[in-house]
Amino acid sequence: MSIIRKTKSVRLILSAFNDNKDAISIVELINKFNKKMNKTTVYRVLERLEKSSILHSFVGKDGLKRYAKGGKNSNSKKILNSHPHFLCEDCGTSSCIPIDIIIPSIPNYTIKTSEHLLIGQCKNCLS
Amino acid sequence: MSIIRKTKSVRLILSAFNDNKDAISIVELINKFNKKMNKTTVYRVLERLEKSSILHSFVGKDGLKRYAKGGKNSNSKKILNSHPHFLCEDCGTSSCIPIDIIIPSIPNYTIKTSEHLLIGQCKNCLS
DNA sequence: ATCTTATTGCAATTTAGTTGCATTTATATA
DNA sequence: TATATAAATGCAACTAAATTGCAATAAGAT
Ligand SMILES: [Mn+2]
Ligand SMILES: [Mn+2]
Ligand SMILES: [Zn+2]
Ligand SMILES: [Zn+2]
Repeated sequence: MSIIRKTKSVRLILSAFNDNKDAISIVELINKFNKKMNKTTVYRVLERLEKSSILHSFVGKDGLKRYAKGGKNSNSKKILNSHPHFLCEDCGTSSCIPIDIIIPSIPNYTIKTSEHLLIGQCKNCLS
Repeated sequence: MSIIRKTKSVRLILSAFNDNKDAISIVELINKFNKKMNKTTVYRVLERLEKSSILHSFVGKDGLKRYAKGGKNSNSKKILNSHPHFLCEDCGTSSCIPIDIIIPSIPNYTIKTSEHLLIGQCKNCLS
């Protein structure tokens, strides 16, 4: 189940992530590859790469889905220690922040995953 | 600027939040009031109530915007200590979690706000 | 080389959210 | 209370992200 084939589309999309250490929104990828593949293919390739733990995703404050390199739970053990994502208000770029955020357990709730979005200015935009 | 009038629409929407301590998505509100007001009005009333710090909003993992009672920075002082939101995978309900999440400062980034989404099962769905 | 089925392209569709403009209505003030 | 004025609303058209169904293509196993 969920065998991933190394198609031309898969290779192209992976190359975009190798060139760029930041997170990339689906819309950016659709535009970037609008001559190379259909937008539906972009959605489906990203979906497969996420299932295969090659990429992980998060949703920005704008509601747009973004992807970045690596599986979601790199440091397995504690599921709750997921890393936050930074989103620059000025230039729109986003990136993974390699720290752990600890969530205390909350009575009456079972927490399986968490998403943390940090919003502000990146180094480039701090003029 | 941004005077808020107590219109019928405003009262109706506020009543929905008084009946329900959970967060409510815009889509739910549009459906709930589809006989009482236009969807555009729902968007605009919510926008005003948020600006007036009567409601605050966050975006779920599904990309849908949700609103809940109260202003964003109830406990002003530290902007970075914003409360997380819980989202139940099973029943879809979401709610404010009244705890503070502390974000350590990160070199090269200026963080102004943060969003924390906790995903799992709520008490009702833990059968 | 052939077969199987995962993957892709394409067009149509769904859905959330936005915009412009004419009309209505809350509320200040005379 | 009557009037003025600007806020708020309804409506229809629109934008943009994401999804779906299906026929055609291509990766990779045999
Ligand atoms: Mn990440
Ligand atoms: Mn809240
Ligand atoms: Zn920036
Ligand atoms: Zn639940």
